[in-house]
Amino acid sequence: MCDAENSEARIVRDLLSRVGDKWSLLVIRMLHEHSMRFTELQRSIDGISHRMLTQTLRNLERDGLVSRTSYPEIPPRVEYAATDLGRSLALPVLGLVEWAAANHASITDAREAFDAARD
Amino acid sequence: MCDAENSEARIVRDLLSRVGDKWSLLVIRMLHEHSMRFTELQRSIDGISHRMLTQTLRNLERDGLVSRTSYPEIPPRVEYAATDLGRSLALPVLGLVEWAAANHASITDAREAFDAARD
DNA sequence: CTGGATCCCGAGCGATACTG
DNA sequence: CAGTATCGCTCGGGATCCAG
Repeated sequence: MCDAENSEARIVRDLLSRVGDKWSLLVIRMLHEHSMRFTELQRSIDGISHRMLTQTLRNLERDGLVSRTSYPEIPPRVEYAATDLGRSLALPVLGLVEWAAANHASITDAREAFDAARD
Repeated sequence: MCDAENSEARIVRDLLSRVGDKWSLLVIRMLHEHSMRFTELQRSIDGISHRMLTQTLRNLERDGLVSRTSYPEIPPRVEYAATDLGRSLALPVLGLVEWAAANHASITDAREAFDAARD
């Protein structure tokens, strides 16, 4: 208990290193709705490259947040879905998204005011 | 409204680019408790460098999440505190921290299982 | 004590080309 | 369609030195 602050800090750091990258939360967010195929995801997430989608999905799968189901057909078909763990993560994430939506303007204003004050 | 998904994606991206860096959430987390001085913060946040603390505080101040009060003394004394906006951000952040604390083990286990399966 | 400037390395990520 | 491999660039961020 002497280092409760410290362990919380580690938890935040760990969390960020897992899902704090550029795309993970967006994928979680998309798969929270319903399962999707690879190309479907790529079209849904604006700006993500082929390479990064693959990599992001691998990491999420590795962490048990996303499940991968491939069907041995020609052409190949692979479905990605959020696991229970992934869906449970989506809840607090949505909290952050709501905060961002609500306070987005405040931040922009503050930033402009701050920059304007730099004369 | 035709691109509601898209705008949400932008919001997530914006949020991440603001507070998704290595240290911002930790500083928010510390200042949520009570205001602190520069050196005090540096000691409290394990591993943060002088340079990054300065930079992180500047960005948070710029976005209106943290307030800076300097006292013209010798030696200089500067107090940093979370603004109302900063404190309101801390709430959903704490939700994420709780999730991380609760599911940290699940992720670690999933990761080990995944790696073990790669034979 | 607080804060800025400079140098530099490595991670992250995009582009591209190639496989089954 | 889904996934892998290589290259190269940008930039986050640590170390260090200087200043008020």
